[in-house]
Amino acid sequence: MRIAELSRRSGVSIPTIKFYIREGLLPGGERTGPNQARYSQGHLDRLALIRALRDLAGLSVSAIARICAEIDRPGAAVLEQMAVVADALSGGDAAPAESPALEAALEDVRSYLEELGWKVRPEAPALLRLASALVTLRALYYPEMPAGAFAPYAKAALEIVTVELGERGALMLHEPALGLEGVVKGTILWEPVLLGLRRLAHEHVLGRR
Amino acid sequence: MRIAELSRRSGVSIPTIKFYIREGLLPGGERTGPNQARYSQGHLDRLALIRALRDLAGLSVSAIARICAEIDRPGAAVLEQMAVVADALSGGDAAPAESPALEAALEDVRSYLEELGWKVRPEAPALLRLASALVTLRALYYPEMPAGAFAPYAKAALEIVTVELGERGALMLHEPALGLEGVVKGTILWEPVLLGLRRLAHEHVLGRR
DNA sequence: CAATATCGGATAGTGAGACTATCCTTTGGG
DNA sequence: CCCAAAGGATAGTCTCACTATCCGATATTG
Repeated sequence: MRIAELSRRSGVSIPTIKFYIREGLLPGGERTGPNQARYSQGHLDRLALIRALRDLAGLSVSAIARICAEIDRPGAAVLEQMAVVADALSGGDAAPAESPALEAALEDVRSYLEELGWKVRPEAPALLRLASALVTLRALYYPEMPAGAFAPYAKAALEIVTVELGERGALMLHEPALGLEGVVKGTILWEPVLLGLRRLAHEHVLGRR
Repeated sequence: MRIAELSRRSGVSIPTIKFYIREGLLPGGERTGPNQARYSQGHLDRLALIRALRDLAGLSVSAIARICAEIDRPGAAVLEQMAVVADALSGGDAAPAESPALEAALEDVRSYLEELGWKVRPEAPALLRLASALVTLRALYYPEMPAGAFAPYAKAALEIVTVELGERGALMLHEPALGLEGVVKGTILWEPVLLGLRRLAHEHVLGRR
């Protein structure tokens, strides 16, 4: 198909499609001439993924570009790719923002995870996010709040992940053939579901009083 | 204290403080003259809350303004206030975006929750978010995906909320005296904790293979 | 086969959002 | 008394995510 049809079928305007190609979110079409190109089902799928990452997960265009570049990279270690994706998800370009309080919180989070027996990369950006969450919580509640306050959430997270990762290491509902793309979907697309259900559960439980 | 000290102690620049006052996130200082005002600990606390809502939860200034207005409203039914807050959290100004697929998903989500026995407002914005998540999931996986696929997340959410809401209906770590502000903190500030731990759990479990 | 619509690519412009800088008049404390 | 600092108003800046316009080249159609 040509760009007009791609636009019509995906619901994304032509200028925006061109913009996504320029920014590297979408590969260019297969060239059929010096200034003609043909687009395929793959482009439609990619556009759906892009819209999902933007509208549902709220990712920035540059974060999506990083993820797509990794998806398009042919043979690479999946764990390594997952790390790149995870970093992009957490706003990978966020400054380390050196501060004593953050350093202390980071150390507390790390040792709490070690206590749990979780093995994660020491430089995982999610650690930094958790640490800065702890800093904020300490500022708003009380300064000595221990990382152990995370316990109920850690328990729930582990339960969810145990269900998500089935027998063969596939993310929930993900066909292994999809590879990294499946991991991205599995990681990101279910986040709004989890958060939305938590909010509704709040409403439900509070309403019952 | 005067504005310079408020700025120094909160780490927020003076122009930004003025901006927050203009936008209604922060009440003005107590007037001591035609062009002099005094600020208190309450202003410091509010600034900390604003930074938390912005930096941790990623809320827009206008959403924070809506929440702060509700916090400052004196005597109002807490459940009603919670609804306002919940709406602001979910980008309350998001268009309903009429579409057959969304309508169908919304209906599926509603009946699934009824099946679960959860009682929530039919117009809760979290419902709309869940429905649009379902639309996206159906587009990316398979079109017949049932709302029942939410089950593991619903179970986990209910477990978490049961722990969060203690004996007396207080959100975790929240002193009842704090009222709505406590609800806001309890709802929002723990979201990054839950998401971060889920990502780390993914990394941990996948890494063990 | 010529006219007209579309194409791909490059460049520049737009609008929202969140600050940030300047200006001006009015205090307030040493 | 005097000058740094305060408060308020207005306008400017920067980033982000698009969007609009141009251009020469191609494809389609009457």
